[in-house]
Amino acid sequence: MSARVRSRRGQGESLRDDILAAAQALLVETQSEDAVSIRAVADRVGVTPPSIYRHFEDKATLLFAVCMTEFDRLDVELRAALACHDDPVEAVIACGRAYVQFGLANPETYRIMFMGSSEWTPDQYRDELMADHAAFTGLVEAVGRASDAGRLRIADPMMAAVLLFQGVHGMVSLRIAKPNFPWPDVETHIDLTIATMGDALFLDAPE
Amino acid sequence: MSARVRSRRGQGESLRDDILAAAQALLVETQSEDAVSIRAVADRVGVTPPSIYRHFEDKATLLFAVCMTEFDRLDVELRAALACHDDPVEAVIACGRAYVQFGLANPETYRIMFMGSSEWTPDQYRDELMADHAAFTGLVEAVGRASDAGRLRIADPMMAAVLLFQGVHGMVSLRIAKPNFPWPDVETHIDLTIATMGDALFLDAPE
DNA sequence: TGTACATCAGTGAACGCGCGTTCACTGATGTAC
DNA sequence: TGTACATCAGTGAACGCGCGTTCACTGATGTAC
Repeated sequence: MSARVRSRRGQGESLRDDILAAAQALLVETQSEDAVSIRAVADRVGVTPPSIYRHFEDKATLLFAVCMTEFDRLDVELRAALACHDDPVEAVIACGRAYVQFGLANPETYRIMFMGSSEWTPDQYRDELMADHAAFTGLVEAVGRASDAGRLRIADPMMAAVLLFQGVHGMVSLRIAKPNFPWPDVETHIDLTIATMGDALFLDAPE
Repeated sequence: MSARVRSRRGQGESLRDDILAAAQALLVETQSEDAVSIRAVADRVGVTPPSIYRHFEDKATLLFAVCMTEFDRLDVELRAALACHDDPVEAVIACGRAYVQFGLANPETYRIMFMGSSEWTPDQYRDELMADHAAFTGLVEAVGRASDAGRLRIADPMMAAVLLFQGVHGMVSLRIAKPNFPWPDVETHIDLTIATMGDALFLDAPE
């Protein structure tokens, strides 16, 4: 790739953003975690491999930084879905749809974030953090509102959130892992998955 | 490792079984796909690496052969669970429990079988085949019996089987991928997951 | 019963690969005097 | 206004790694005559 113009003194941090963007673009284009090597990223940015280490401790840290920005995007989309509905149950349902759509639209990112081994995860991105992440707490809050409205079939909103989470995750991760399985049409599949979870966990609105 | 005694003429196939057993043992002990290298397997069997290629085309084929024997074990356990119950709904529920237990007891195998990239899958183990595999067809049949008994809430038994499958998969794969997440107690988690799926898909038995 | 030979199971050594990472460095740029 | 110097962004070359895989081979064993 063409060489990048060297940053001015004090502007070194701008390379960090370029590295993140290049790594993400590479991931999106190749849909392969393996294709995102230190060398490939450096090449794409127009810089030599050792430069990466000025900004990221190691490869895993870089990869998770990329995923974290994707995670933030997911959070934005889930909150947007929640915000579209006054009814708390409808809000949660919309949130589930948005989650599935995000996952299917970003399969390799989804794979890294939710299907990889926790062994590879750098310390600053430990699993526990996921529970505190905005995307998940947003869901817990929304389910909590449904609970407050007396619309939840089970007592514990946190447990209900876990069941919802694993329900949509089951669909997304299986479709990603087994793309050649004779799945139903994707829209039908989403509708049925969401409807099943909804029926199982929520009560209809009292009139 | 100690050297293996060379097979007699005509007995060469016995090495194949030893290789499979060694690879599987390595997978179980290390719980790491990466630890199952051609060299490590050969070393464990007491043979040199090129010998492996007499019996397996390449590494992926070996790994999938291992998984296939595990798959057969899963099938046996699921059928055993089905066979314990006359009531078709109870049979399916028991099948779900057995599935979850198998997955959680064999996390790395489960990861390879259901959470890996389909890119790595050798041709003879393509995803489509999974739909025809005994373990899945057994589930479809059991759901079909529930349907015949008028106990299914949705019309299509195949679709119901898919929903059940992804339901239990969601729980298993998330617990494997995120072991440090604050999950509920595993028994409670199984009970709630299965009960939720059951309530959503099945009708109670008419008295 | 003996011997030459084909076959078969497995070996030893090496290839090439791309990777993550480290090290000592260079040269432009801003700053202090 | 000029100059010496410290700093900073990034370089070039190489390390060591373990891997999957290939190749030409060896030597024991069964078989045909």
